[in-house]
Amino acid sequence: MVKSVTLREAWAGEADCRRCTLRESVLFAGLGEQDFDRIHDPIDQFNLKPGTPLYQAGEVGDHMFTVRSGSLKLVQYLPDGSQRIVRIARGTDVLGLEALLGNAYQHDAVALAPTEICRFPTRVVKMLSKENPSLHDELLQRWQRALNEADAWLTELSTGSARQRVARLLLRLVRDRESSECQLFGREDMGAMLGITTETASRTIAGFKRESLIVESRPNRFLLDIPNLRRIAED
Amino acid sequence: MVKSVTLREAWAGEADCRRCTLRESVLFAGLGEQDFDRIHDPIDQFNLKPGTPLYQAGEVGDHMFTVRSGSLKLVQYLPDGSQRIVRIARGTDVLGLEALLGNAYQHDAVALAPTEICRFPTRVVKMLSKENPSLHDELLQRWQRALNEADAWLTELSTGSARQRVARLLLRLVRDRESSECQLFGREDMGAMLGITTETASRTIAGFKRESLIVESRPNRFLLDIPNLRRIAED
DNA sequence: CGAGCCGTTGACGCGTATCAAGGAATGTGG
DNA sequence: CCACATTCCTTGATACGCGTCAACGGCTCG
Repeated sequence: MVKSVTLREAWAGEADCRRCTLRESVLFAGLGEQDFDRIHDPIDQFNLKPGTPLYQAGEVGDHMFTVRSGSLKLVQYLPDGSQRIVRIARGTDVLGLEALLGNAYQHDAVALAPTEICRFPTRVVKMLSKENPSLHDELLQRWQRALNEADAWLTELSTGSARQRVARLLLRLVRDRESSECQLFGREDMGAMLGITTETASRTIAGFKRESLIVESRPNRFLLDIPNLRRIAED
Repeated sequence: MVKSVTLREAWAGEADCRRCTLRESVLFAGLGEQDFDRIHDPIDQFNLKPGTPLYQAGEVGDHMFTVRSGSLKLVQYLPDGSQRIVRIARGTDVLGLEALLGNAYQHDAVALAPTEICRFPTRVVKMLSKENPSLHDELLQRWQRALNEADAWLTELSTGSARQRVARLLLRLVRDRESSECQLFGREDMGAMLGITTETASRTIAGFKRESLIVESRPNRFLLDIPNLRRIAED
């Protein structure tokens, strides 16, 4: 299940890393040939089935992750046991930045769909970022992006009526996509993202279907009427 | 109103920087005497009256800030004009990290109480952090802390009934404090923090007063019945 | 003293939670 | 291959919490 590759292979694109975040992020760009052989820690690739945890809150890990495809939810729990999804990670996102600081993971990370993951040791990143300013800047940008996401999650997805929240979530799912088609989550997960109950999530989606604001193309895949959803989202 | 000090004065503690975050953060610890004279950008100190903005969303600033005393709200707006407070900055917090990356400020920052601020150019921080790994680590930790705050804000303050949210907010205000006394915000700001209306915030606080869960010691300062508030918060 | 702001309280209606049940889809064991 | 269990989505009935609209009193400030 787990496939290991060396950093050199990754750089060469042999491990299907050509479109990987690390590569796009100029992680390797500033490195010379001689650097690769100094790094023996392997990069692991593996797949997660829906529902499988990648890591759990409180674990002190020494690995970071990139999402190659699929999606995961980052979950936090309240003392009463109820859960809240605070972010979603999708293709090219980086997970586990906190491990870079020696901190425990802050959330449970659980696959929502079949998901491909790359795992690499924090020590590799620490090492490379010391010598490579552009990687370092990229890491800071990642942190900032996560922060922006967190703020937007609060402002857009936890404010207003259930209709507005669901509409905003749907629009968010197709942003930066060529197609207006998107895969939907289970109703329970939708509720945990939006701070509403499973039933309300279901009712709202069912309502959107009846109003033809969304059309089910394939099972649980929907085409969005973006202009009208946007109108609802902003009312 | 604005008082300027040199970095050397700041380091020496002449500018009342002895308890300042920058100092505690070992910002200056790794620097030698000769470094100081290379830095001519002044550090400015000034005060904000309640309601005064420190910066606004969208501005591309080249300054960062530390809060010496008082508090500010970080505000984001929805398309419909309603606002949501996504974080609060208090003593020793750092504001404007995003300026370090050349990004625009992500929020409006507005003083909630009389507030003392230190302002310094990002270029000083950039310069110092290059040569000073401990400052660099500290900056990363700051980012991570902001992220944790953002997540907690969502999980604790935007989930559950109005009673629970208000109770959690109150408890949060006295955490890491010796006393169980705290200054309260205007009802409108409380609402914007918790995702509830001004009236509901007012009613809930008034209710807590009647139940003696909080006691008004001075105008708008309250002593908290922490155990019982905690019970409400976790129900 | 009047104007304005803010906190409080009341009445009412709507939106969502809650409890409950039925149906579709998927997987399991005989 | 077909009962059966399980899970998830959907829908209904009901209750309640909160939003909304409105009014009033205390406070500060010009």
